[in-house]
Amino acid sequence: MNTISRRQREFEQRELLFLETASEIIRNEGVSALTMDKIAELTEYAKGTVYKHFCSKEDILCGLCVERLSKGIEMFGHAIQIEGHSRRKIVAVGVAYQLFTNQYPEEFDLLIAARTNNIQEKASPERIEQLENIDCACQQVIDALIEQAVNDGDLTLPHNMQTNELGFGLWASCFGLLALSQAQGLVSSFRPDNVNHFLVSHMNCLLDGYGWHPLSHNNKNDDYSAALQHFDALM
Amino acid sequence: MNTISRRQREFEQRELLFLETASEIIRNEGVSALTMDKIAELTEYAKGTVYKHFCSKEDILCGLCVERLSKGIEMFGHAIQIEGHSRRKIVAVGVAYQLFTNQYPEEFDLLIAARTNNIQEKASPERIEQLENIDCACQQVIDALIEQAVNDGDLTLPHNMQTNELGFGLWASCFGLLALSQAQGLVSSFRPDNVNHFLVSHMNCLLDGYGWHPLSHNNKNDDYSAALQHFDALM
DNA sequence: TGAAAAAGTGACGCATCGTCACACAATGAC
DNA sequence: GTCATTGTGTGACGATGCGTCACTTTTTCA
Repeated sequence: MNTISRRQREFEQRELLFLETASEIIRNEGVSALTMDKIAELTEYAKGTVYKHFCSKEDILCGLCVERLSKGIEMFGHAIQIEGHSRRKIVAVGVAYQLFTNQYPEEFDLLIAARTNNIQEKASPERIEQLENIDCACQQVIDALIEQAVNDGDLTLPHNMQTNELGFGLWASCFGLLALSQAQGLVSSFRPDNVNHFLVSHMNCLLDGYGWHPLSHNNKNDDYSAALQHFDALM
Repeated sequence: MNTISRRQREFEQRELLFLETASEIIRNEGVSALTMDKIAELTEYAKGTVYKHFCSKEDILCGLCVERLSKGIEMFGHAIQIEGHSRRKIVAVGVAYQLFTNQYPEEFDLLIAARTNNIQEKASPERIEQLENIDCACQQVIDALIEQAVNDGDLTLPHNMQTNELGFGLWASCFGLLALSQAQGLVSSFRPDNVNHFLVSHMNCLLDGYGWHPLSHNNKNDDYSAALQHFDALM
C-alpha cells in the first residue's frame, strides 16, 4: 500500500523525466530531431519503458503541452490576484499568457501543433482528454472573471453573447495574436515591433468593444505596467 | 522555345496533380496516412518524380497551403467588392475567411500546422517564402481597406497603432477564432453554438473597439447577411 | 523462500523516408 | 536520318525511426 504509492510516485517522476528530456532535445535540436530512441538513450531507459508511458511520439508532445499548461494555469491564477478592478485582472491574464509564451516558446509551438489533425490522430485519447481538461480550466479562469465583472457592474454582456462565448472570443483572439507573432516558425508578413505591448494594446481595443469598464480613455492607469510589476514581484 | 513553355506548363500541371492527390488522401484518410509512395502510386509516377517537385512531405503540405491560400486571396478580393462603407467590406473579408475555412477544413488545418516548427524545419526555403508572400498579400488586402477607412473618415487609428498593426491584430484575431473553433482536431473547452455568426459578432465588438464607424449600435443593417448574400450571388 | 505479478529490456519487423545510378526520350547539329 | 547531348523519369536501395513483444529482472506477498 505504501509501496504502491511509492511506485506511483516513481512512475510519475519518470514520466516527468521523459518529458523534460524531450523538452531539452526540442530546445537544442528542434522538434524534428526528437526521436524515441534519443529519449531512451539520454534517460538511460529502454525504449520499451518509454512506451510504457507514451503510446507515440505525438503523445509525448501532448504530454509536454499538458505539463506546461499546468504552469500556465498557475500563472493565470496568480494574475487574477492583482489588486484592482476586473478589467485590470483580465489584462493581467493576457499578460500572463504572453509571459507564458515567452517562457516556453517551444512548448507554445507544440500547443499550436496540438490543435492539428496530425497530432490528434496519433496521440492517445487519454492524453487528448487531459489537454482538453486543462484547456477548459484555463477558460474557466476567464469565464469566472467575466462573471465577476458582470456582477461588479463593469460589464454588460453584448447582445446575443453568453459568458463563455465572450470568454472564448477573448481567449481565441489572444491565442491568434500570440500564435502569429510569437511562434518561432513565423509565416507572417508583419511582426509588431513591440510584440509585448502589442497584445495589450489590442486587448484594450477589444475590451473597449465589449464595453468592459473602465474604458481605456477613462483609464489613466497603465494596466500593462501594473501587470508586469505584479509578476515581477513574484519572481 | 515553344517546347520549353510546353514543358514548363506540363511541369506546373503535374505539380498541381500531386497537390490535388495529396489533398484527396488527406481528406479521405487523414494527414498521417499521407505518404510519398502513395502519392506516386495514385498519380502513376515514380517517387523520384515527386521529389523533383517537392523536397519532403512537409514541402507538399506547404505547397497545398499556398495553392489554397491563392483561392483565399481571390475570395478576399471579391469580398471587398461588396457595396457599402468600409466597415461592411472588412466584415465581408472576415466572412470570406470563414467561408474559406469551411470550404477547405483540412487545408486550414495544414495552414495552422504551417506556423509550426516541425513543418518549417522540413519544408524548402522557397516554399516557405511563397507561403510568406501569399500571407503578406492577404494582409495587404486588409491594410488597404484600413487606409481606405481612414481616408473615408470611418476610422481614426487608435493611439500608438499603425495601419499594419491594426491589420495584423484583426487578422490574427480572426485566425485565432477560426483556428480554435473550426479546426477539426479540437482541443477547446467551448465551441460556440453558431460558429458562423460568432466570428462576426466578435469582429463587431473588435471593430467597435477600434472605433471603426458605423459602430454596431448605429448600424441597423446586417453586415453579416449582406456578406453572405454577396457571396451567394457569386456561386 | 518461492510463486506470481509487475517492471524493464532491446532486438526485430516494418513502414517510410530520401537518394542515386541508370534508362529512356526529346532535341538539335550535321 | 543519325548520333551526341541534355534533361526527364524511374524504382531499387540504404538509412532511419517507429512501435512491438517475447524474454529477463525485480518486486511483492503469501
